[in-house]
Amino acid sequence: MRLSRYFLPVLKEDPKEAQIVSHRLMLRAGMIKQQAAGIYSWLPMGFKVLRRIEQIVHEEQQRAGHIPMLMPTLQPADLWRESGRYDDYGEEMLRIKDRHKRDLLYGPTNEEMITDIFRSHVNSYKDLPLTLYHIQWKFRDEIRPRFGVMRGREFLMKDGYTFDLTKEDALHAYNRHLVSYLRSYERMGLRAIPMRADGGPIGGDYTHEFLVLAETGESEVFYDSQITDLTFGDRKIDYDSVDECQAVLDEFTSRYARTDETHDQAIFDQVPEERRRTARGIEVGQIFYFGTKYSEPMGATVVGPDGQRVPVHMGSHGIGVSRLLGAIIEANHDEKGIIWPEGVTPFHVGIVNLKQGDNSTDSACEAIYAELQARGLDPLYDDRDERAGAKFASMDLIGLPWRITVGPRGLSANKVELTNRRTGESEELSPKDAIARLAQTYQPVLEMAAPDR
RNA sequence: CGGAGUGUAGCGCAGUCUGGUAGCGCGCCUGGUUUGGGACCAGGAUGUCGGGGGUUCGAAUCCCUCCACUCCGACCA
Repeated sequence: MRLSRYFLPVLKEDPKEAQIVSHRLMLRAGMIKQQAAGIYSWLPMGFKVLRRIEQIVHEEQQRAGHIPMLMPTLQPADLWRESGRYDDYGEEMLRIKDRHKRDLLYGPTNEEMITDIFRSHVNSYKDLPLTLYHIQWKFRDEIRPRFGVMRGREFLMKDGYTFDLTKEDALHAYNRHLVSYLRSYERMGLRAIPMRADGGPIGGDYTHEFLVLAETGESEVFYDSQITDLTFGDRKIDYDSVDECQAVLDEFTSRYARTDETHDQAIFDQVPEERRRTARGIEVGQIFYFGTKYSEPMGATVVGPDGQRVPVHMGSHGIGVSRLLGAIIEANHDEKGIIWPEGVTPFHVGIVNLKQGDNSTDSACEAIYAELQARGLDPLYDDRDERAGAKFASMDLIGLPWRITVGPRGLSANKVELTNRRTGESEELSPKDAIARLAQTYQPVLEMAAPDR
C-alpha cells in the first residue's frame, strides 16, 4: 500500500477521552473512531489488524478440527425464554421489538441458538463429536463501557460450541480448545495464561480464563512465576489424541494461577515465596464445560448406542477478537507508539523515502516495494511529500515491526537502513539483502498461515 | 444507577465567575525558502459556542430543560 493513497488519519495530539495507552494509541494511529459509548468504527488500519487476528483464530480453530459457520446478530427472544436466560441475563441484554412487536435481542452470546441448530439436525451419537464456531459481533449493554475496544458494548468475538456424548469426550474437547487457544495467542505475540475461573452467567464447573499480564488489566491475578516460563512453541499436536491434549492442559495448569474471583490465599501460600506474583491481567478468552445445562431444558438429545435418547454434553469457548487489539497494544508499545508483533502487524514493513521526488530514491523505493510484494510480503510505502522526521514519527506511532529507510546518502553506496521497531537497532544493507532478511524473518509467520492438516 | 466532570473550528484548549464584534496552538489550503527524527516565513479558509426554551436592547457567558461524552464505584469476552 502506498501511504499517499491510503486512509490513515493519524493524530498528533492525544484525544482527551482516551485514558489508557491502547485506546490512546488506537485513536492516534487512526485505527478506530468512536461513534457512541462503547461503539467504534474500524478505520482501514484497525480493520486490517482485526482481520489478521480473526484470520489467526480461524486458522487455529480449523487446525483443531472445529467447523466455521455464522449465526445472526439478532435472535428471537423465545429461544432465550426456553433456556430461562431471557429474564436472567438482565439489563446487559439489548432487547428490541420489530414492527410486528415481536421480541428480539442483539445476541450477547449464542448458546441457545447453537443448541437450537443442533437439536434440529442431529439425532444420533454417530454424528458426535461436533464442534461448531463462528466469529460474530456481539452486543452487551455494559453499564459503563471504557478503555476503547477493551470494554466496548459492541465487540467481535469468536465463540465455539462443543457437543459430545459423554462428559469424558466433552472434557477432551475442552482440552483441545485450551491447546488451540495457547497456539492462537502465541501467534499473536501474546503470552496468555490459563487461570482457573468463575462460571459467571454462562455457568459451568470446568472453566479457565486466559489472561494477558498488563498493568492496565481489569483483573487482579495471582500466579506462580514458573507459569510464565512455559511456551507452546512450534510443537506438533495431534488434536485427536486425548493424552496429548490432556498433557498440555496438565502442563499449563499445574502451577498456581488464579484471578481474584477464585484466588485462595491458603493454596497460594504453598508456592515458594520468591515465585509468588501478584499482577493485573486482561481477559482475552474463556473456556467452559457446562454439561447438560442447555441441552436438557432445550431438548438437545441424541440416541446413544443403547437406543436411549440422552442430552448431549456441551461446552462453549470464547476469544475476544476485538478486545485482543487492545490487549496486544497494552503488552507491546513504548513512548513513541505501538510495536506490533510480526504475527498480527497490519503491514509487514514500512518503506520510508527520505527524499520524495528524487529520481534515484523514488525508483529505489518502488523497486523495493515491488520486490517485497513479489515475495508475498505486505509493505507500506510512505511516499508522502513529508520531511524525514514526520515520516519517522508516523512509522513509530503505527508500529510496523520493521522499517526500510531509503535516502540518497545511503543509496550512493547501494545501502538502505533496516530498522527494528522494538529494539531500535539499525543495519546498513543493500536493498537486496534487506529484502532477503525480511523474507527470512517473516517466513515462519507466513508458514503458520498454511494449514498443516 | 450513585458520585464527579466536560461539551467553543478537524484535534487539543482559552474565553463563561463580572453579558457587549468568538480567540490561541496544531492540522488544512496557497506561495516561497527548506529537507536523515513531527521545519521556517508570508498569506488564507473553517464555528447552528451540544439541542430546545427563557431573561435581556444584547447571551458562548445568566436561568430552566433535554441530550451526548468522560472519569470513580458496583457488573463483564
